[in-house]
Amino acid sequence: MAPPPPTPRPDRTVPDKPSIDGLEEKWSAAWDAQGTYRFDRSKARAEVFSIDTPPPTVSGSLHVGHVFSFTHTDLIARYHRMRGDEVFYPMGWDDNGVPTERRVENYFGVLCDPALAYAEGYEPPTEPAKERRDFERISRRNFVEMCHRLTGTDEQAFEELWRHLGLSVDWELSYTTIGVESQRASQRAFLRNLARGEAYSADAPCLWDVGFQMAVSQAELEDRERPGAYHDLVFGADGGDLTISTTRPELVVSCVALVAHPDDERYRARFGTTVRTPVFGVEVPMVAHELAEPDKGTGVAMICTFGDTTDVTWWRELDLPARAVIQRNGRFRDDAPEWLTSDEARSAYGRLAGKNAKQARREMVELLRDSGALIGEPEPITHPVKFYEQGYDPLEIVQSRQWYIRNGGRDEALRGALVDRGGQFAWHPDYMRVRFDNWVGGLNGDWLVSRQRYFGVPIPVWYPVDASGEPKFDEPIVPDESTLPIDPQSHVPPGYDESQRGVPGGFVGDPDIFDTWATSSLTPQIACGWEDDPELFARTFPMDMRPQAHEIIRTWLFSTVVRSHFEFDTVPWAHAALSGWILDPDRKKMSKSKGNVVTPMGLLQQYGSDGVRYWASSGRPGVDTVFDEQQMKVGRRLAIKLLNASKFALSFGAADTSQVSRALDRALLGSLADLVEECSRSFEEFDYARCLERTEAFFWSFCDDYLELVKGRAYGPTDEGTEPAVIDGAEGPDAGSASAKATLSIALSVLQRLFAPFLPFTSEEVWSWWMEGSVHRAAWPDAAELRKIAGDWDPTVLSVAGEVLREIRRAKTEAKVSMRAEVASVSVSDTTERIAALDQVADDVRDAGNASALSTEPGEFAVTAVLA
RNA sequence: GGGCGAUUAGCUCAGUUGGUUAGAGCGCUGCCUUCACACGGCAGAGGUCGGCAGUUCGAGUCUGCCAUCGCCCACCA
Repeated sequence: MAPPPPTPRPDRTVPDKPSIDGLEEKWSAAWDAQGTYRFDRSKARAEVFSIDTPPPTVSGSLHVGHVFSFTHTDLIARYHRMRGDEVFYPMGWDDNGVPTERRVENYFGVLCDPALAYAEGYEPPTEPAKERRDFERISRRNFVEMCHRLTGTDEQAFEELWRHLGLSVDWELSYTTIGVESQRASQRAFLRNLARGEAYSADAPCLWDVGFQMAVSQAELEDRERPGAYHDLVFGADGGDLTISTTRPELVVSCVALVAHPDDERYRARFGTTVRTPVFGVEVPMVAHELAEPDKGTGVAMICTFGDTTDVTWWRELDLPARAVIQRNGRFRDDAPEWLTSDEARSAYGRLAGKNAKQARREMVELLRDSGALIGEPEPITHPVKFYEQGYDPLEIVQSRQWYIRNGGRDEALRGALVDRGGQFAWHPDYMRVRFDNWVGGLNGDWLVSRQRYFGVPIPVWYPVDASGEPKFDEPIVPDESTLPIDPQSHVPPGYDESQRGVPGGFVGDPDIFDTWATSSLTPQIACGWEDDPELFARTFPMDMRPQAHEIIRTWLFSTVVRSHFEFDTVPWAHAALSGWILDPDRKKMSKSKGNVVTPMGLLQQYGSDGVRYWASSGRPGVDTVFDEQQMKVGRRLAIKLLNASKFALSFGAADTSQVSRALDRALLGSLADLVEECSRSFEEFDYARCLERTEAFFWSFCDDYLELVKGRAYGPTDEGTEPAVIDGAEGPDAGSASAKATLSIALSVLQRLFAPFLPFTSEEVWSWWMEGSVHRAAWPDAAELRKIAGDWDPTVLSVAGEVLREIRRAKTEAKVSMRAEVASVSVSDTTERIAALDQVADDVRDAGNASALSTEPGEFAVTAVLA
């Protein structure tokens, strides 16, 4: 249902000296008090526009990039609200997860030690230790308390910033990813995945961050260039020695085979034979696999358990034994492994025991050199190494039991179905869809969702403990959905009591938590009240819009699609809108780590929220945008202009819209109708920037030309001769003035509404001077209505008047006189059509140019102005 | 290695199905202060549209190749 048409106030109150200062406080308080952005949950699904807002990570402060992209969402929200949609616009805070833990550790100077007991009334050190190793150790529960304390204050600051920026969020709809509702949704969704076989646990090699002591998923990887070196090693064999090249010589002890391409003639005869590893003398087979590349090094590679993800593939597909020595702490195991049988081998291993990969490499190179197995010297190179995107150490691959959710990484059919999902909603801009296809198509493993961390949603399962004290991981005990959320560390599974925890015949709780994406992949479910509030859910899901950054297509966007696919057999939204990045003037992505981030609140105060929003609004969907304070200054100026132009236009008084009669006025309203149409179309395509650009251009020409042309007439009949003769006997002496006043009112009301999404504070201010209610609940302008008033209009009237006026001004500029200087006569030559158009506005042009006479003749366009 | 996007005035960017002498803002230069706005107004200078071919009566716009930049993805021993 469309909002009612704008209703003028009976009394106008226009300030003498309008200002944009203080509008943020004034109007955000008013909106809050009036519930301007409150969601009306009685509306039917078809009337609702629901937004799956990205919950910002609460681990510090919001930066200007957040301001940028969140403004974009707000523009869309405000447009739809004015179109009559009931906008469901919640705000979430992503406060669980590793970044929060990291911030809490550094902020308070504490580290979590799950072995410690809870300390009642704990207070963190007043002065946090400088070095991480000196941080205070606290219990898991105390640590979680500290997380809540810090995220609580952060979230308050975030909300304050968003309100100041003017996001039209319904603050009663806010949620946190660590909150009870999120935990319940996260655990419920997981249990359903488990029941349907979409989630499973497995003891398998996984990517492991040694620093964080936790597993990570494929989606959280990034490559970083690191120095390394090729080492050429000789493997002994009866059929002749073989040379391989490796960057990880320390893993020779974990070597389980050598591999070459099945078609490689050089090694064909060797397949099925064995070779001996250098230093350790372990017999390993020579095997064939297509992934081995003949033209790389010698064409033979060493398969270790596990040096990289290719090793995992080979190990799995070739059914090789696992001989891992690197432990979860990143160090080589202390005792010599059982596959080393000779004394020499075991004593050689003694030099590696307990060392980290780097130290072990140094030792191993010496061992190899001494044994003569190292050919030449290591050749330094730079190569990409896999890191956890938030981590500090190269990832290792260790074998451990983890939980997974299927995502098509091991299942062709599922992968195909998920790729198809990417085609079932609209992407803005559309080319971003390719990234989704690339990512899903390239998956090579299921989604690892368990994390060995503390501040997050607990994995809601227990395991029975057998008589010998071993947990039976294949028979997890699950809670009833009605009891969620639960923490298996403190809750007891059905049929057990606390005394049975950890004892033979009893149970143990899963100690891990979910990856943060496992919960944030459910933001539609969380925000819309899945199962907890079925009525709300029915009115808001599937959602209309998912705004987000393009760099998290592979994580947030994809995982949300996966969860919705499994649970609802649908896509979670109709539209995905991808925002670009903010680049600093050097064209690098702005980020905290680069130290080039400007604090948003300072900018909002300096340029006004509307000024900053103006800059953000100029960034088109998906396009990276340069951080440019100049643009904020321009935005601020535009806001001030809107105040002053509104004040001026309103100073002439009101007139009925039926009074529009003059050709110039009809031309203005006609072109305004074109503008409205283009703006509406642009917004429907999520191209808010085009609407702003066109509206702004129209507005400046409205101020520079139309206002100047019409103000004399609007003041009313003054001296003799300015008012034309009665036309058709219908017009009185005030007809021209009434037409101007009516047009000014209509145009102003339309322009204020077109600016409302972009400059919400200024628009609301000028609207309040003369209209009832909030502009943000007013109806979006209607092009058809404008066309009706404009009737049969001629755009030439407006353009020719502007052009002649410009020529008169130029004459004054060249003569270095004031724009108010009198002009004795103006003569215009132009085509007969344009002369005819000009004749219809001759009085206005003469008036605006302060000219006594205006004559026209056919010919080439030329204007001659003779100054008085 | 595969892919996506960008390349238009000193800077930031428009340019919608190919159509008259390529646009805006900022910056720069000059001029104008009572009468909406000096947190202003008016005007001016400034571009071989990354390069080379091609299609066309006509190309900033379409096609191909190349270059530079940014990003995404990749099993990079």
